[in-house]
Parts: sequence; C-alpha cells; structure tokens
Amino acid sequence: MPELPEVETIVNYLSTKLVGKKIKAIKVFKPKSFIGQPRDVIGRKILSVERRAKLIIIQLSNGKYLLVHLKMSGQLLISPPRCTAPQPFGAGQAGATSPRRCLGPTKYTRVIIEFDDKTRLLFNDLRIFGWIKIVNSEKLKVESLKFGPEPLGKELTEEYLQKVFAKTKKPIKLVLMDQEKLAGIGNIYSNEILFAAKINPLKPADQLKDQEIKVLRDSIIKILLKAIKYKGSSAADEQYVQANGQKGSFQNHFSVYQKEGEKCRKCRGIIKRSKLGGRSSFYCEKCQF
DNA sequence: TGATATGTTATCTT
DNA sequence: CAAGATAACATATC
Repeated sequence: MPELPEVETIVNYLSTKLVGKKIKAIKVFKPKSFIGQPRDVIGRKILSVERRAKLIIIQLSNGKYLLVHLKMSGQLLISPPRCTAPQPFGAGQAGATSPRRCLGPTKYTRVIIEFDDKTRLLFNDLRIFGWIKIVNSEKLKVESLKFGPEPLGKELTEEYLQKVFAKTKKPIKLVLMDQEKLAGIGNIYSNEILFAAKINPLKPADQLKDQEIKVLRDSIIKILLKAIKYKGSSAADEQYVQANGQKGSFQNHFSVYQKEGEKCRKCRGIIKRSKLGGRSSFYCEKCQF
C-alpha cells in the first residue's frame, strides 16, 4: 500500500517527466475514479508535481490542481506513445521477474490522461478506492490543513510528539498512523518504525517516556528515509510499483512486516502478529516493550 | 466458498 | 460532545 515513501518515489519520478507537458485529453473508464470536469483542465500545462501526506498534488497552469490518492491499490504509470496492447496485469509488477518493456493500459486502468506529446499517465486501481480529483487552491488548502506535520519536515519535534502522545491512551501504532497527527505513515512503516524504536505497538501513547519518544522520532526519520532510498516497498500482494513500472525494494529490508513466525533479527525472539484497529500488527514481543 | 486484506471516511457506541 | 470502535467501500486470493 502506498505510504509516504512510495508516494514520494512516484512524485519524484513524475515531476521529472510531466512538468511542462500540456493535457490533451482525459479518458475516464470508472466515474468513481475521477471527480470533476475534465474540460476544466484540458489544454493546461503541468507546473509541478508534489506530495503532501499520501496525496499527490499536480499543479496546473490555470490555478487548478489534480489531486491523486492511490489508497491501497492505485498506480500511476507513464505510458509511452503507441503502447496500446493490453498487458497482463502481473507483468512488471509484484511477482514478475522484469519490468514491462511497454506499459500499456490494463483491465484495471480507470483513467488515462493524455498529453500533447502523446505520452500518457495511466491511473490503475484494482480496488477502485483511489481517486483523481480536480480542486482549486482554496480546496487544496483545506485538504492540506487536515494533515498533521510531515514526518521529514522540521515541524516534527520531540516536543510536538510529547504533546500529541500525552493526550491519548490509544495504542502508539494507531497514533503513528493517524494522518491528523502525523502525515503519511501507514501500516507497513508504523510496524517497522516501532520495531526500530523497540516499542510495543499496543503501548498506550501517553505511557511513552521522553527517552522513548526521542528514539521513536529518530526511528521515524531513519526508516522513512531508508524506504525512500530503496524506492518504497512492493510487498507480497501489493500493487505498488514506481511510475516506470518497476518494483521498489524496501520489502527486502523488512524486520517485522509480514514476518509472522520468523526469528527476530535482533534477539532470536519470534515475530508475533495481532490485530489492531482491524489491521495486522507485526512485532517482536521479546524486544519491543 | 467464505474469510482476509487494505486506507480512509462515515457512522455507530460509549 | 468527544473519543474510540467499527462498518463500508471493491476485489483478488487463499
């Protein structure tokens, strides 16, 4: 599932490829996947591609923006001109041995944005939870304000975390994943961050000691930066690929995520799995307190 | 085949 | 009323 590192990877790639291009046409195959009137953005140039939390923000030359949320199974892919043959879904994705040479639309392509130079941006989304939305700057501001600070920005201080944690008895893992408290962290990285910080996911947030919060803050930054370095995680059963169709590789560096029953790499304990807020939680009960 | 997985939001419950 | 818990969304996989 795309979280901050995956969205960051996609955004970095798209901004090198899309800035300056003009939108020629938009094809919507699933109405649920595209909110707004395509005619409001056709003929407009792309000025920038940025990220806020797990949102992709495409700035256009008429003061409007295309917001993209990938939710669990969304993909944004750059498709070269004249690549029209439908490709088998698995090609170039989790389980495939090599990336597709030609990234064409699939049965899960919900929206295609075509540019003046004939390249296309494909929005694939198996589960149809994701969306592309046209908004103006007012709406963008409102949406952005709902998120907590960026974990890699300078607003993420120990003091901020102390203040937020002191206010709730919720399990620390749920607080890490709460987008209003901290932007962009989801199930994969909350598990990995808490392992790195040696903190039990179930621990009530208000019980964290200052020293633990200090280590936790360092772990948040360390894990996210490492995941970005490896271009995100294309874990088992995940749809995430980069915008060029290639998988990320941080899944090869997981310590606990999807590792139930395996040995802890620090202490030889066994990795446990439990349900928290309806989501799988992975941790070593021997070295996470 | 029915349970499971999954992020966010809407809707319940306490 | 607010915080916390849970259902809903869509679909593939086991």
